[in-house]
Amino acid sequence: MCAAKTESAASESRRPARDRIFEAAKDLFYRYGIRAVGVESIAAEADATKMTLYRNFNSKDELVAECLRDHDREFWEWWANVLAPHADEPKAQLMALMEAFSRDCEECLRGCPMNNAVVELHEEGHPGRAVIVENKIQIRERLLALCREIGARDPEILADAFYLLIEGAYISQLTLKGEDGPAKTLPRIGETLIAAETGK
Amino acid sequence: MCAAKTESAASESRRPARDRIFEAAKDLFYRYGIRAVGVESIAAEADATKMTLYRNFNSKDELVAECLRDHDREFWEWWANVLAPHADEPKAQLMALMEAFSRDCEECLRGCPMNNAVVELHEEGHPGRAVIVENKIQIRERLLALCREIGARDPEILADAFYLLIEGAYISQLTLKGEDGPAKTLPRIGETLIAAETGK
DNA sequence: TCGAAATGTTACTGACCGGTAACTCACAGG
DNA sequence: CCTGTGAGTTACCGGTCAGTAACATTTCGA
Repeated sequence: MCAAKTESAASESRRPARDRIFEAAKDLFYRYGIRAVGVESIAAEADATKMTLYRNFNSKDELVAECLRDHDREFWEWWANVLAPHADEPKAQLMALMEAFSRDCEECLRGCPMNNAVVELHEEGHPGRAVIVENKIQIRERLLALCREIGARDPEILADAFYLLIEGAYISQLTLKGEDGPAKTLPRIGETLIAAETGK
Repeated sequence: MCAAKTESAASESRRPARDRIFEAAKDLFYRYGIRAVGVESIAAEADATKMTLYRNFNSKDELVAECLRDHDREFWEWWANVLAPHADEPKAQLMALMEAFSRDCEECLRGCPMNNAVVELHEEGHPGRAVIVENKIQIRERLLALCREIGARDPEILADAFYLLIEGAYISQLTLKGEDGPAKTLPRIGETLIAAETGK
C-alpha cells in the first residue's frame, strides 16, 4: 500500500494536510468544475482523508469560497506585477495589461476560474458568489481609473470595452483555444481603441 | 392529486411527452446548469416520468446535446431576424447586431447557454461540445464576412474584436447584471471600432 | 372497434454525494 | 513522561444520481 506516494521518504516532514487539501481543491475545481469534483476525490488527490478535510473546512461550499478568495488574491498580485514596470504611465499600463491578458489566455488551462465558478453557483446565497462579483467590480473600477488617467474622451465607455474584451478572451478560451484564437488580438484592439478614444 | 396541473381539462389533448420533456430540459439546464439538474426533476417538470424520458432520449448526455442543437437553431433564427431589415447594408447589419446583443444581454436570464454549458462539459468527447464549438466558429466566421464587406482595414482583427465583445457581454451578465452593466455599451464601442477600422 | 403505440407506475440497481461518529496513531512541547 | 493536537482509519448516515425492468394504462389512427 501507499505505493503511489511519489516523494515521501520514511519520516520526511510533509506540508500540513490543510495546505495539501486546499491546493488539490483549487486545482481540481478549476480543472473539472465544482460540481464535478467530490470532496472524497479532493482528499484522495491531497493524499489525505475526507475527515481531515472537514476538520479544516466547514463545508464544501466554504472550501470553494476559500479557493476563490485565493484566486482573487493571486489575480491582483499578477495584476500588480504587470503594472509595476510602467509606474505613472497609464497608457503603457493599459497596453501591458492587454498583452498580459492575451498571453495568459493562450497559456491558461480553462479560462477564468471566477467565471467558470459563477456558472455553476446558481444559488444566490453561495459564499463564493460575493467573492466573484467583488473581483469583477474591482477589475471594472481599476480599468476605469486607468482610462481616466489617459484622458479618454469617455472613460466609462473605454473601460467597459476593455472589460468586455478581457472577459470575452477568457471565456472563448474554452471553445476556440489555440494559436489562432481571438484572444491573441487583444493588444491590437486595445491600441485601436485607445487611439480612437484619446486625441490620438 | 394532480392539483398542480394548471391548464388541463379532463381529456384535453396535450403536446407529446417528448416535446414537454425537451422543453423542460432546455429550461432547467439553462436556469440551473447541467450537472445541477437531474433527469428525474426534468421528468417531473415536464409532468412526465423518467421512463418516458429514456424512451425518447438515449441518455442525459444526448438530451443535453439535443438541447444545445436547439439553442443553436434558435440563435441563427434570431441572428437572421436581426440582419433582415438591413439587407445588403453590412455596416447597418453589424450595428444592428451590436444593439441586438446588447439588448439580449440585458433581457436574458443567465447569459449564453453555449458558454454556460461548455464550462460544465469538461469531458473531451461529450456530444454537446461539438455543437458548441461549431456555433462559436460560425459566429466568428459570419462576423468576419461582415467586416470584409464593410471594407475594414484589417477584417480579422475587427471581427475578433466584435467576437470578444459579444462573448464578454454575455458572460458578464452572470456577475454584473442590471441596468448599469458593461453590456449596454456594446453599440457605442462598435461604432467607435467601425469608424477606426474603416476610412471613417 | 380493435390493436398497436405512447405513456404512466412502481420498484429496483449500483454508484456516488456531502457530511459525521468513534476510534487509533504519531509526534510535539511542557 | 505525559498530554494535547493534528492526522489517519473505518464505518456509517440519508439522500440523490443515471439508468433499467416489468407491467398497467391511455390514446389514437385504421
